Amino acid sequence: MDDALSQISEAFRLAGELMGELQATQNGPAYIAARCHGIVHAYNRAIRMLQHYGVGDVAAAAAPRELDAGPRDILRLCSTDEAGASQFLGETPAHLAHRKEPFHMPAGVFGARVAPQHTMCAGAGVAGTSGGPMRRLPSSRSPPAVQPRQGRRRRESGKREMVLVPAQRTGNTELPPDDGYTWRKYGQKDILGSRYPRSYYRCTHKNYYGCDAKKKVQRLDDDTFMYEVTYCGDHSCLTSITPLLMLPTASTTTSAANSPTAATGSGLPTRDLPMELAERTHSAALSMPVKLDISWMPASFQGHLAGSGTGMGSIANMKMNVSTAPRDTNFPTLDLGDVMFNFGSSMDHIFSSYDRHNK
DNA sequence: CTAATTTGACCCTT
DNA sequence: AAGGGTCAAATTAG
Repeated sequence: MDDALSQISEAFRLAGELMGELQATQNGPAYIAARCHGIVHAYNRAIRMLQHYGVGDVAAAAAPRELDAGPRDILRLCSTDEAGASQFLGETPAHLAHRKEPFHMPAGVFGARVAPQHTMCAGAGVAGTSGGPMRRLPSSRSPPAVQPRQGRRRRESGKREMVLVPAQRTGNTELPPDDGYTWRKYGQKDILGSRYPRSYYRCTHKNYYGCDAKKKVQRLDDDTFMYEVTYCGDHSCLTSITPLLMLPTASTTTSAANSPTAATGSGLPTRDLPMELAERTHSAALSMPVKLDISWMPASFQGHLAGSGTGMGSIANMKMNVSTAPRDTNFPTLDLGDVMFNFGSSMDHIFSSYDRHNK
């Protein structure tokens, strides 16, 4: 349960970040949209986890697997205009020349638990999902095992995808933004001709779910605020948001009629759908009805919610607008925008209270 | 205790 | 042989 709440808290944190960026910068709509996706992804993960705990059906029944899009897919859909994407990234011709593969919208705009340690060595303490060790003294290492290791393979035949990711625009700008997944660093290497070392990450849940997703993070020499992130393999773990971005049933009706895959259930990713449909898909994904039990929240904040104009009671019925489904008048709804942008700081307080309450 | 990072060594590909 | 990718012991944080 804590992990789900943590995800919700993370979503609010990201929303807060976006708020700051909206005020401080003039980011393009593509960037803002991508950030919004990141926020939604966090919510979706929470939903997924809540489903796992059997807390209501939430959007379970409303989440068929026909339309399946990972974060990169989403961003690809957002960036059919390469020039626009480049502009959003502040990408220079040099960057474009640097690219080895077709450009995709940066998956990294989601902000990562990834903490490229080569950037952290001096600043320490902000790394990943755990504190991370301090640099070890050379003398502390015992002689390496001389046992030969066999069967090690490389050059996986899985798909590889390279994206350019801007460093975070707020907070520690030394870090590439979250991409929605949790990664565990398993290596770092100095690369010939590169000023910065390359970091290697694999999915945190590799051991639990056999998830083989990996990524390499390389800071660019000519633009230290850009990272080249190469993804290898797909997420198959629970934390993957891939299954979280599906059409709610109520919203699928229209899409299903148009989708060549919905009838067959072959699970064609949204990236293979027409842009218009894909947009509807993501719009629907953004419109998940969410019911949150806030009975544990401080009474004062419950009152705050109740007084927010949404008429919330002890149960926060946060129902994000579902355009294609009739609004349920039996319980009040809360617009996702309200949730994300009006309650950001307040939610921090709530969840910190919750944490204290449960310790 | 568990999980994460660091980092030198090992192994594979070119 | 060189360079890149991975392993795993050591270490640290929560």
